[in-house]
Amino acid sequence: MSAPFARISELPAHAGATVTVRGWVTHLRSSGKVAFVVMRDGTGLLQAVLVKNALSPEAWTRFGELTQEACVAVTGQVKVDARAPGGHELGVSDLAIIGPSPLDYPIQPKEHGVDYLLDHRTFWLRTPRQVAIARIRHEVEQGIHDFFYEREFVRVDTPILTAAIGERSGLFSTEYFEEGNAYLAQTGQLYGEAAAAALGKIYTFGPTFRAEKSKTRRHLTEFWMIEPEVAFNDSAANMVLQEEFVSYLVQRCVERRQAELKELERDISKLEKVVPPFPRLDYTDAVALVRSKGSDAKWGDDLGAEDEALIVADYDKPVFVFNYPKAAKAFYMKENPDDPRTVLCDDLLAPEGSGEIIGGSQREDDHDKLLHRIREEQLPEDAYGWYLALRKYGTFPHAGFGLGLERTVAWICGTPHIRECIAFPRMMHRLRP
RNA sequence: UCCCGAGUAGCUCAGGUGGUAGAGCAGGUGACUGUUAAUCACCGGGUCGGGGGUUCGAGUCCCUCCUCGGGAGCCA
Repeated sequence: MSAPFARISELPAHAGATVTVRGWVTHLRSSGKVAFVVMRDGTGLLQAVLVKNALSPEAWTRFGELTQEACVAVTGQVKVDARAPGGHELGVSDLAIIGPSPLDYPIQPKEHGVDYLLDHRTFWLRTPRQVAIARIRHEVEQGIHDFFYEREFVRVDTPILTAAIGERSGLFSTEYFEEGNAYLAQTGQLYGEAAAAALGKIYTFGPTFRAEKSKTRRHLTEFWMIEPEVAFNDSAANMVLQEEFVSYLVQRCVERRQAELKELERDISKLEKVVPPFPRLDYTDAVALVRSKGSDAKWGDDLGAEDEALIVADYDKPVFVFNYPKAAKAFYMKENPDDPRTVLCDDLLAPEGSGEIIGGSQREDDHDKLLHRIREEQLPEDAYGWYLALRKYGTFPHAGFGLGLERTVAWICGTPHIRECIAFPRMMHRLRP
């Protein structure tokens, strides 16, 4: 076998030539003396055609030994043929098995339950839909880096092992030498604030961990979060950054990932509408809106999932809800000078039931007010010493937000559950594979 | 933690009022020179999630436990 190697996506450029394609068998069909091998190499699908009379008896015998997911090298002439998926196929002259696959491959070309598929996630990843999601996630990640690089943000990597600091929800803990317990980070934000005073504009990009016993399609125990922090931004500027950021990511996928969105049967016209400005709804107005629609939400409560759905239903873009009551939000958010019952913050709710993809705020930069809030929430004061000290030595107005990567990818892909949007999801009942 | 729902062949599921289990796909054998999750014929395949109870008899009714899914809460 001396033909040059080619990847499936490159085949149109090799029309008429003889090449060798390496990949994995996805379907086998035979009509006695003509057989079809559909294979995948990560760049696309290819139908290889085997005609018994045109092959050596040895090669024809090897076809008989092929199984689903066997890894093969197929040599043949590239032909244009409208009957083949992709418009071209390979007229096979030789066939070699690189890695055989037993008959009990767990994923069949048919419907499976999600739980079963997750048990076999390593193989589920090989299917077209999962490949499309992985490529879109990659596009979003690269888009995040490009967006911030172009705006001269500096990426700062914050610790995953931390002392008790962060938010109130559940913590994963582990032993840490003689220091007692360490906790897996729930956010890099507090460190990001410190870095913003050094670098001006920063963002973090990393995994975060929540030991919440959440069992919903919007929750993972390990997820990836992007947290920009900008010195001298106020809450209004923070929201402008958010809408520019989210719009950029969506439009980038629309422009560069047409094939993947098509594979996912995503309605691209809905994504095309995601351009600034996004609607902005004051919390108080949001409560009035959902009450007019029958909700029994009361001023002072955080908005529930049903309330969020009622709000989003009126728009075809993500919607900001801003300035929530202080008691419903985290201690580090800055008190609203125009209404001290509230804080300068926002949630960004994605359309089509995807829920909250961003939570952001201007940070409390007054040392005494922050200390008061830490005591009010009965947080371990000594653990926040370095964080409070940022307000002592050259305190500065600043704001930032956290974008949930899997929720964003799920929304762009139109997947109902975010567990498909990360290669190996970690959930309450799933630690393997 | 709470509220729903599910657990039957390798996979996806069906099994009115209780009577010792079925289909499709997958697998095996064979046929077929253009298939698109090919088609056709034949074949093998089950501790009905575990335990207990009612009954002559339980996949089916009752109790209990386990596992999983969805939702709530919390959040991204």
